[in-house]
Amino acid sequence: MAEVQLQTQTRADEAFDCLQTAIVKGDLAPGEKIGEVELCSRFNLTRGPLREALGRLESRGLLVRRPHAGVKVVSVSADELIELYRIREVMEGLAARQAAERMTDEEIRDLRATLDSHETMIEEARGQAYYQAEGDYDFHHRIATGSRNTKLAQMLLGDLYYMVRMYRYRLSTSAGRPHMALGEHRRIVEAIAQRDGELAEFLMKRHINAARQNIEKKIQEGVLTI
Amino acid sequence: MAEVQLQTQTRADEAFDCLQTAIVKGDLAPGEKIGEVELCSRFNLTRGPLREALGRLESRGLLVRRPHAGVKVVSVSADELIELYRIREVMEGLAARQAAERMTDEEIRDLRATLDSHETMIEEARGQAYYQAEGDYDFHHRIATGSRNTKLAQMLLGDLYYMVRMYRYRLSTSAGRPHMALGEHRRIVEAIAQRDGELAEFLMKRHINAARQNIEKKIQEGVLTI
DNA sequence: GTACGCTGTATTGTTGACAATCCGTGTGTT
DNA sequence: AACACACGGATTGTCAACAATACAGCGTAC
Repeated sequence: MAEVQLQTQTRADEAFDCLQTAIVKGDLAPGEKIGEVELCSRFNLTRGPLREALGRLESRGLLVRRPHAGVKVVSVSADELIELYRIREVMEGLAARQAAERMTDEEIRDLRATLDSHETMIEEARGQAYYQAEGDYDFHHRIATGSRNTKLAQMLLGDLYYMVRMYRYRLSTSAGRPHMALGEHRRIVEAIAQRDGELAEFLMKRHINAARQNIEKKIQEGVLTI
Repeated sequence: MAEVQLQTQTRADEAFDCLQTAIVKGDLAPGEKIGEVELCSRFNLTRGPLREALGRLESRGLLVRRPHAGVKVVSVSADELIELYRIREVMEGLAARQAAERMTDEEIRDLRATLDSHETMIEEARGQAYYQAEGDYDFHHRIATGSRNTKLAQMLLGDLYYMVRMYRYRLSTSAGRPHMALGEHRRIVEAIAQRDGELAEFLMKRHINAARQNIEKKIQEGVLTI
């Protein structure tokens, strides 16, 4: 609830960020109808910038708007969540391949260091949740930007990840999954280090496939209800 | 310049459509800086709805905005155009595979009929440009929606195609390319009709790969300067 | 008893004026 | 002559009031 805010960006940007994180974190539940004036008082904004932010969020598919009828947070069904992973599979596969061709040696070093820090975190057994939520995101983030494909990174970071994280927040991680995921990450990085784009793509696709199957299993078990 | 307009949608939607088509058609040149008041008088709007539309367009990557410094149409470099086709390759490959699994028999019939009409258009030699510009778009549009993957269709139809069409408008089609593209389309449809998702994906990826190479060649020849 | 239509209220969409910020131009200095 | 700084104008960002529309509740007709 800090009143201090970066003055460099505009209020509309601020509203956009606030709403986006609120939706992703679940403070605004999926399917929830939200009034403009309520949001204004909640985030200390006026309706002008707010509406601009709402337009952007609608365009990104995080909420739906019906004329004169209000705006409500998008609710993604279980099937649609699975579909999201199918998209990630092909797009991040491409990102991994291009990253193998274009990442600098320095970036690869940083990537390895990131995985090392993740490993210690997991071994110390504190912060499994952190690893799953933020560490995994960090890894994929670096690959996306490392692809040097502006539009690809934009679509992954700006569209897909937010929708996935929106559900990952309420998704408890399976027992051995973080450790297994880390191993998969390591192999992907090694393929990138060897500049083997084809292998990196294959491994990344398999990695996301495994994550998808993990979620599918949970949904069938009824652990995750959407 | 028709004054009549659908009253069902809001002014912001109208502004969004107007600007989007203006950018795609080239009425607003890439890199061109545009003032808000000028746009208002040009499209008979006020600044409120206009700004909302600008926010949406920025979010989709069709224009960039610097705070207090104005907004200008995004200019995509030749390299970035190529990267767009790399993205299309994997995403439309996925779309073709899922379309093969999920399209109804009726949709497949319609798709075949569409290709037939394209064929007569090409043979009559009138409307090569039409085929390349709109017919091709029509084909890929149907595949995307036929995938039954909401987000995938949204990303293809809402993001990628507009950026591609923005440059296709000034791209003269190669001599024999439309006829060859039609043949590739036919083979993709047959794979879908046989419910062979793997093959459909492969053929679609190769199809877009060919289109990309066609553009790369033109850029190297200096025919297309971006 | 149910279905249809009407009206009131609350919410959204729009407008025009006001405030904050940046860019170009001009002048002064080195 | 070239650079730095400051000022004015123009443009963007923000605000609060006005108009238009949809939803809910009630009444009436069938």
